[in-house]
Amino acid sequence: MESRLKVTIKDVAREAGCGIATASRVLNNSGPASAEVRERVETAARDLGFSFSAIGRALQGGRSMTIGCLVPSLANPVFAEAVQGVQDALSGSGYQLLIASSNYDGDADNEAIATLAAKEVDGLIVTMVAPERSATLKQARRRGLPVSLMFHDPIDGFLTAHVDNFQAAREVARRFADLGHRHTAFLSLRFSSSDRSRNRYAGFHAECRARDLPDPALIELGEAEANTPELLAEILASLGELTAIFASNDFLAIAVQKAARLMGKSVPHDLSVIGFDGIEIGRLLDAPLATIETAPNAIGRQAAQTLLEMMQGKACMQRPPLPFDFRAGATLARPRTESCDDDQGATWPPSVHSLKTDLKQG
Amino acid sequence: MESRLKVTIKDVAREAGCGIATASRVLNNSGPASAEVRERVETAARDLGFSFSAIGRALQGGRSMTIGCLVPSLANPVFAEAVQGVQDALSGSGYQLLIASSNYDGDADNEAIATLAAKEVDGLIVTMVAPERSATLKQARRRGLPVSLMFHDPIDGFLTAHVDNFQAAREVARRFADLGHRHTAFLSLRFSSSDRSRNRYAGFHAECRARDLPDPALIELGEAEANTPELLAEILASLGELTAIFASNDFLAIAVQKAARLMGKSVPHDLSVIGFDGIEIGRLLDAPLATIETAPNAIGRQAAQTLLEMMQGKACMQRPPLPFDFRAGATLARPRTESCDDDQGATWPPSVHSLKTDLKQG
DNA sequence: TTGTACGCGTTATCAG
DNA sequence: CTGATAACGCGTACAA
Repeated sequence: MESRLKVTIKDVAREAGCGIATASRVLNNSGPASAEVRERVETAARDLGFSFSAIGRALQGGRSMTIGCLVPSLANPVFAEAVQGVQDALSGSGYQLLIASSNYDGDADNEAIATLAAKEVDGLIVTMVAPERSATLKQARRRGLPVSLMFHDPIDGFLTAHVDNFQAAREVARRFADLGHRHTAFLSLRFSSSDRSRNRYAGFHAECRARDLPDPALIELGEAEANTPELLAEILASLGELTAIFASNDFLAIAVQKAARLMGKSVPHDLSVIGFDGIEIGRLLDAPLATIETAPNAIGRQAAQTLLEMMQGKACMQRPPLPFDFRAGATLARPRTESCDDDQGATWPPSVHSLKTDLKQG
Repeated sequence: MESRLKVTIKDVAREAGCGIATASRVLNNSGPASAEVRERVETAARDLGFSFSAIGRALQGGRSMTIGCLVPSLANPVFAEAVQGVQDALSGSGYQLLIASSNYDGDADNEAIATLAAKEVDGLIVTMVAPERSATLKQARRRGLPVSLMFHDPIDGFLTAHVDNFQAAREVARRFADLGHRHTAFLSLRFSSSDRSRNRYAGFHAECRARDLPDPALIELGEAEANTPELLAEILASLGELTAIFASNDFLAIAVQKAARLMGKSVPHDLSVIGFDGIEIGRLLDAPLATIETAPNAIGRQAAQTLLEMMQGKACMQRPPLPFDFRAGATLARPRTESCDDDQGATWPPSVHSLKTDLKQG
């Protein structure tokens, strides 16, 4: 029952019969101490179950050894994996992770950053609704707080770990176009509040233009439509001659399949679908999902590594975007109207799982 | 360019021409102050961009306003959602979340708890490999640190937010048995290191026994087999006359479907599958997955609420397990050998999505 | 080699 | 109503 709620270095010093400075030196191996007193201090510390107070240390040392991390939501496995990647990169560094989530709300974003800053985190790893417009974020940086972004494209001199959404989306358009699709749509949740979605649409649109194809339809879904296949089916039905859909994430892509089934439409023969993110589950579906495969964990790791370097005072440069893969799948085929002799889902050779895309910029 | 790295209450006081105590009282609304000085302090604080240091406060107040949370991995959406649930419950409480993950390693678990304790968190929310054997965890509690468990069944007087794995597994056995399945198996990852898996097997086994059915086969998969449908197919093939599989989580259940397809077996006609967790994606599959639906978010919320109450000094009691639902799906049917006239996947009426189970204890 | 004393930012106490 | 001061736990000059 030796349950003193807090045992401090003072207690250790008293128990060991020495000054607190000596105890500190011994326990930190940070200075001279006779073998004898060293022994006494160590046993005292062990007996009392002493451990340093990170708070005392932070106050005195000016560093909290804590990193703040803000993401929209951990319920989205992409962000959850990224945070796990951050953890992986931080493990062994001595830094702890303080997390916050905003539920995709821009005001909550700013509040969260302010809160994290008040906790005196030593650095910030952030995915938020609108970093380019967040005065709070810029102020934090101006105050000397290192900031590392995740998922965002480079902005305002912030360093970011990301995939090139624009190029990835062009790749999607290319895949559709090569198979003969002309009438396409881009499907997204929260289009207006996500720079990722906007950049994906921009790339998709640009590549369609470059090929003299009709502009893709832009469909922004609410949560309700996204989670209710019946509603989604209605929306799709109202769109007429569509043969291919680029879904801004894999969950949406799977929802599209479900909706198509409800409509009696066949994927991929009546409707081709390509997703985004490359979540593991897409591989395991009856009709493995064609998608752009990204590595959220790697994004988190890179963001954390960048931050660690910034905190060491190194001059850091923006790294090139992380690679994405186009993952072939059974949800992609030629449109039915273009060719009738070759529509048994032919474009998916099960042996080839993904093709690395070359990232020629521009 | 007013970029003093730290602006403290001292700076505010000097700027406002008053003592720091007065500044503190004004900024905290914690005592008397003349309207005039109040004004001066507030503008000074605003001008300087002052915000309180959580560290200084923690040191003086003895509370860090931080809660430590340990989970095996955020890459598992079940835990990620639970942590999000914790966040949800904590939002507005003033507490911040310090997270750690152990990657399912028991030693890392203990280390993480020690680290969180050193950060002087005000409470702990924990899912770990073996809480019942963790001296570190018990020591933390003995030191007066409130602890709230997630997912674990009640042990050692720890309060926990959980579903009754044993009863849920019995429900699965009942569903199989009612359809006429006799030869079943339980499929799990990390069986030996997860009390959840063990309890699920125990319940499954117990109910089979109670019905004079053969004991279910117990299959523990490595990561490799779980992620490689070909390997999983081999394992299933070697098991012979199996007609039904209870997978310890939905990902495994989906992997089983994939493997069955590879073997040319039909789900559910040759093999019925029931999963566990009830991840959203299961609903959207071609063959919606029959599963035990749990609510990880609710588990996180309950754990956090319990912890908040403990920290308020309230006497808390173990709450009853959170409810689980059996979610019907297209992966469950009578075994082929038992009845030949009724095997068009009949047991899944799409209108009825889930049936609430009654939680008679025992 | 050792111990005393100060400062980190905050709040609470207490005397003015 | 106000402000000086002690205390929280720690590291570290500096003095012994």
